[in-house]
Amino acid sequence: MREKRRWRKTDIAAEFSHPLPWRKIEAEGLDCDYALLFSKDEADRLFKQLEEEVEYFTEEKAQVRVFGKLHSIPRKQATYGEPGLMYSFSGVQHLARPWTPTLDYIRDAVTEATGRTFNFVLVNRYKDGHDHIGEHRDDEKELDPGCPIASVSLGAARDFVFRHREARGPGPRRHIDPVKLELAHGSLLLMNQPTNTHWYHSLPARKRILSPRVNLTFRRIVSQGQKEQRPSQ
DNA sequence: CGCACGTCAACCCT
DNA sequence: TAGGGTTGACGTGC
Repeated sequence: MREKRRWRKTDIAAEFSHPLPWRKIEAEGLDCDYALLFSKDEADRLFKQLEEEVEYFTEEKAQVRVFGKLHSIPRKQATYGEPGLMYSFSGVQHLARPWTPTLDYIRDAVTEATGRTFNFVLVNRYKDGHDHIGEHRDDEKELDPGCPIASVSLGAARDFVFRHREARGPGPRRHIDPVKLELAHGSLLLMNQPTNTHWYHSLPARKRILSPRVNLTFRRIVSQGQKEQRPSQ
């Protein structure tokens, strides 16, 4: 999706043999691109491999305190990436495990499709429609602000909802319609700037869904040192 | 350094 | 079953 890039022969071959039809998703301050990245057969294979490879955090590490009470988060999480990378979310620092072969493969496919490189992935596994995630923004300060977040979905298709920050909560300042889409098996959703500063997103519960979904959000993390030297990119 | 602000999931109700 | 309001301790930033 990056316009200015140097073309290599392999890129051109890949581009003409597998042209990805992107669907643009736009609203005030929201800019996303959606495409089917993998065929059903390939997505099936990748999902099965990830189910064998990915090692999720244990329950005690994945607890959150809400209104004084501790709750287990309604999903499983894991982090992978370049050795030594740390990432903090929900108030906990996580050390990235080294890339697995399947995560390697998917990361390269995303790079091929977008012209972007990533050094980290957060894996979220929703075992069925009861598992979900509440409204949030991916606005961690260690993220490279110039790099989109690339979200790959495998397994059960799930609804995905964006809501503008000024149109949520009690007494919303403005009325802005939420943006809803279904994330299909094998799909890729690119969240470009400045989407994550103005819009929250969530994966709401869908109780009729009985099968699991695995979501991979590829990111570019800037280390503190790099950030001080140059604005980067 | 003290205070304002944002966050997270479950429960209840419609 | 979906969606919206309601519940506070704690971390972060100004």
